[in-house]
Amino acid sequence: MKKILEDERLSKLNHSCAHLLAQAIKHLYPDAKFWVGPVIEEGFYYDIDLGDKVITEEDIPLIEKEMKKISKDGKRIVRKEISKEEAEEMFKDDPYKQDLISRMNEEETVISCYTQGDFTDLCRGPHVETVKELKYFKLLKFSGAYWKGDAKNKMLQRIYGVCFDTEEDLQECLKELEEAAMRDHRKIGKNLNIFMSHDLVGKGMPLWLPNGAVIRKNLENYIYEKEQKLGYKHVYTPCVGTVDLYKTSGHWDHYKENMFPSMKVDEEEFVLRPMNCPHHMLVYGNELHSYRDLPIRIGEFATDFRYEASGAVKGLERVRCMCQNDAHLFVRPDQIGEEFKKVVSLILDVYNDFGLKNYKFRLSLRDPEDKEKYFDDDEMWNEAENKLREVLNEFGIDYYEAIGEAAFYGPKLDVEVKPAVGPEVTLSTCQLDFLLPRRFELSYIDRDGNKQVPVVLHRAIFGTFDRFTAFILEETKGVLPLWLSPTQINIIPVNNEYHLEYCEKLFENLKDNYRVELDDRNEKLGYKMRESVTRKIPVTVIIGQKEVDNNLVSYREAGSEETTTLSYEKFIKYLEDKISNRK
RNA sequence: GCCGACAUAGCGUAAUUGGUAGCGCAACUGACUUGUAAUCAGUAGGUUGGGGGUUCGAUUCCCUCUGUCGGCACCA
Repeated sequence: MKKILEDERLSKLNHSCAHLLAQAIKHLYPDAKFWVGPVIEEGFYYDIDLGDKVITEEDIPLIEKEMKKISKDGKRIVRKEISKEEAEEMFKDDPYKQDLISRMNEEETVISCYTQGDFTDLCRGPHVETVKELKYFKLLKFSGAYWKGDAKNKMLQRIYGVCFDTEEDLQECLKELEEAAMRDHRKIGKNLNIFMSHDLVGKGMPLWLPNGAVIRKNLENYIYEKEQKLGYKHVYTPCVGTVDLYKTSGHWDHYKENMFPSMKVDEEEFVLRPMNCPHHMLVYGNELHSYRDLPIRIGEFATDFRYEASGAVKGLERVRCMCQNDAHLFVRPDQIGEEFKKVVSLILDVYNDFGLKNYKFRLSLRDPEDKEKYFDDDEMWNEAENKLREVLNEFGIDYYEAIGEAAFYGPKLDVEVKPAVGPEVTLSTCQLDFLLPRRFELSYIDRDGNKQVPVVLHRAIFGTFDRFTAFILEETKGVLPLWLSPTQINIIPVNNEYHLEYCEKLFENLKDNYRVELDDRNEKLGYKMRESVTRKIPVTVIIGQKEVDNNLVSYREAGSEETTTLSYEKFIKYLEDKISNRK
């Protein structure tokens, strides 16, 4: 995919195309008012106030047609620099432009507008020379979007599009979008029977089918082993907690709207837990700790419930019932750096095992202006944020900083990935927390016999098993590595009469150590092969006369059309190599 | 939650201005005994997402609920 934002020419082209869209809209709907039309990674969009007119599917081709017409006229795009007064006068009937102009500072910014034929828009540019250059574009989608991105504001209509210099580039882009939709985990999950959902269970409540359960169990075993080796102690804690528990942690104040409503049982109020920190705080507080005992690492594969907005739920990626690969690390202040480093190492190690490359580290910081979300203690925040920066720099990790993305109790390092469809999501996270240990009055006894408050690192490597599974399905297009695949080996006899017996023996030998199937149906080899391929089974074994006579195993790997023939011993070695290398 | 679209058999889909639902795959039965992506024939399978309304008559029009999809907002 061509990176539009990073390409100067494509950025100009797409931004100019946004103006072309606006001009066409103005021709078709003269009352239209325009907010902003920026370039984005996937192309461009424009936010438009069309009054009572609602854009529908049928309008899009009409708008495109008008855009083509304007483009053919080939008007020049002319830049003019104007004073703030001129701008105010020019757009005096446009409340949206007035809003933009009112926030402009003449000393700092040159105010400019661009005119193409009968259309003038306030814009800092730059643009292409003439509208003639805007030939190969497509409007992709449309939807509502809140003015200024604030849900309290009016909803405008947003139209997305993309523009290129050649028809080939445009077609390639459209093809890539199509392919992305094909590897959507919701599609793969349905085709391969990974998970299902049902109205009677509820929105955002996926049911993991046997195939999905195999994947999840293997992920659990994998990360459990890693964590055990790193000194984590795993626990099981309840999926409910009292409202008082969450009042103590502070989550009730911040997130009660996003929890399932509380339920009264006898005289107590319970909620389905949305996260596990409070439970783990109490586990830590269950005994007295010496400074020598720290770090103490408490892990859990914990099922949580969050009342996610109805418009937010998506397949396994954003759900109302999820299982976190959670852990809380209780450390002394002098251990923060080292422990944080270990978490980052684990993340890198795991991503390497899965062959993941498309991810970004985000350092999520507080917004100092947001006094409502973040507790007010500048010193604590600065110390925490600098600590994370320090380690990241020392590690030489490439990251970007994001203001206002921190948790209410502290800054965090997030790993962001881009799903096949939709905006980026967080997979792994590691959060530094000075607050919750205080709220739960946790302590350890230091060298001098004094009580000290530990610092907590919240971390999840997979994030949730749900989201990680979604991502791994999309990254692999459903062709999972042998160790993760629900069915690992599918055995097909060429002829049931002559080769089935040999296949049955092979099946018996493999079945205790591998997830293996034997396809003994009376169907043609081609038919069974096709099914094996579409089911994305990693290893399909074909047994015919040649194999029976010479005591051999022939197999074909998913994604390959080549057949390899080996002795049974070498075949086992091949399987073991693949599994131990997680290929 | 907001804006918009959609919901037909297990899956993928069709049905002209409203006239009681077709097809392919899968399933089942039988024949075929197969060397790397679909053998042939037959059988069965639908309160057209739920509820309500308009109409002589609704998959089709209207209302409502639920779910799904594309975005926005949210995301401990």
